[in-house]
Amino acid sequence: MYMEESQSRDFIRQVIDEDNKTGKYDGRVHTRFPPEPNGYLHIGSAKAIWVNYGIAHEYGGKFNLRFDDTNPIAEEKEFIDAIVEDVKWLGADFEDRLLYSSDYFQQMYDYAIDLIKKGKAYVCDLSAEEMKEYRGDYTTPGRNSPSRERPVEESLDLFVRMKTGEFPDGSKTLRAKIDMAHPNMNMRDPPMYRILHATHPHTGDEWCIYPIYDWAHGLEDSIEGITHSLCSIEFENHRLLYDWFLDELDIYHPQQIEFARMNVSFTVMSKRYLKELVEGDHVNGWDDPRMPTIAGMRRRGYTPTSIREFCNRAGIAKKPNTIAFELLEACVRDDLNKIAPRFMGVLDPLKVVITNFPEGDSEVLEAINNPEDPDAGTRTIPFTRELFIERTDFMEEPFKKFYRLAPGREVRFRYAYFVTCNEVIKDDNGEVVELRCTIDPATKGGDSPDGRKVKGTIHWVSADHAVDAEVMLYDRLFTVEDPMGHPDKPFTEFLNPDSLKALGHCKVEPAIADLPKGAGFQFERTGYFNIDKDSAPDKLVLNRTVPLRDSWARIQKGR
RNA sequence: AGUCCCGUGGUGUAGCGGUUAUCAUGCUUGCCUUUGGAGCAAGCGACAGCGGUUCAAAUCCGCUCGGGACUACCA
Repeated sequence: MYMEESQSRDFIRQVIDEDNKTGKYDGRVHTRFPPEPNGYLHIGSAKAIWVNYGIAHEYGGKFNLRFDDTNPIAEEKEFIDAIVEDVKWLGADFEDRLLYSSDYFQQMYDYAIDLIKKGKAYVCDLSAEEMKEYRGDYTTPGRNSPSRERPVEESLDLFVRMKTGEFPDGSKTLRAKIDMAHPNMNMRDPPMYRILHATHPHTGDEWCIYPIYDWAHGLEDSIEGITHSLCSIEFENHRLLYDWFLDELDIYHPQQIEFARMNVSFTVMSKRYLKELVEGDHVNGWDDPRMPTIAGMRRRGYTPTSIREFCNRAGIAKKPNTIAFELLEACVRDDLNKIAPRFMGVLDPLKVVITNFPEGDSEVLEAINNPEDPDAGTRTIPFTRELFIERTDFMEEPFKKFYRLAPGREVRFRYAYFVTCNEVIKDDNGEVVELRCTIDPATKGGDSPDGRKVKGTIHWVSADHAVDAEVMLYDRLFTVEDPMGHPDKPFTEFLNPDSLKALGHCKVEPAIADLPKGAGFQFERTGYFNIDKDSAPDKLVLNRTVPLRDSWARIQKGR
């Protein structure tokens, strides 16, 4: 099955096209995403998921989710559950193929026995430290282990006893017998099994020897019938070993293809550093909305569509890359613009009294829910004598390009009336505390029958009806594009002190209170928001996903 | 230092011997507008360098320079 040939093809798709042409895998395409359950997935993982799933889906193939759970020391059930949730949420459909490497432990063990019998693997008595020393380095060849010429029968016996738990952790390993002088360090008799008396999150205490990645990974791919094993570039040097094991075993041989992992500017992308942020209390957990984790982005209000689109636009190549954070923002805005219902919300309220509107009266106005989507319909919003507008929408002494409210000036209150500011009331400190305004009753709905134009339109809420909300404003987590690019300083030094700003007394349309947790919407003229998971009916908490594209900020800057 | 990989606008990407060098993002300007949103239009901005092959090179070859990965019983 071929996709539109006109579409540009990344190098991986080109390889698959070629394989399909030659019939290498009988036209099958089967990929996998193999996370280790030792942390939460991040946007970089999302890229890997989307490349693997996207390709399988495109070619009418299959996609497996497989936990690469070969190291019980680092892995936890919490992470397994979180990863499954994230992958599903992203929309990468693995059907019934939620798999575990640990389910193949017996088969891998049998393969290891095979290899020992073939004289291609041996049990080694060297300690970790000794092994390192024997390995040599980039320029000097390694030395053979004293165990290297151990008879096959002896290795076989020792390996079985390793499995039955006879030996303490670290006392022995099973190693492939390749070449201690190989220029590729991975080929210098790499260990295949280590002894680890640890409880495994999936297999419990069944095993006390665990396979090492290089040995396990190709086997997992082979067992599952994977065709194209897509991984990141740091495994390039491991491909030789991947191929070696499969060839020596003479079993089904998938093809490993490497592509560059994705970085995003103004954040960090490795599980290790994300863990440091969580454990060092620099953020409030793995799902902190400032985190580049999928859980964090979901909580912040990013949609699966926007993340997928981001991955698509980022592309696939082998060059180290850093994608602009702005692209991520552009992608969410694109999606949310189409689907997010509009509301009005005032972040920094300034009271407005409409002096020609009767006290105690209220009126119902109609507003469009989403100008991009006619099917979204309309809603009603209450208008009363006392309103709140955004403090930044009023200026006592406006400069030339300020189109909003000012003394004596008329603007439109969205979906309501043309409103003129007649009087500015200040407190003892000279701070503006209230505006006295009048409406033109003929402009109800926002249009003037006489064709009179008004420069600005501002949002507002009825003071009597508005609901209080706490609004979380997020900014980039770091102040520099590449927090890791400064080897002399820890990346935490570049944490942005203003990455979270909580606004306490925002006034929002009452309808917001009825929205379910996680629901995303737009506050007109302000940005996209959603209902936080910690929100409650009597204490609304909103997250700002991303501000609207702000050409106003540029005008202000150019003043 | 050795092995392997990679260099196209600020960023990311297309290109597969002949193109005004693609698209997106970004930035600039204009139009439009009941969101200073969205939309529309125009513009800015790149083949790392040097040699070679060829009628013709971003594309093929060589060298130089630059970037990345690798010395875990992690993945």
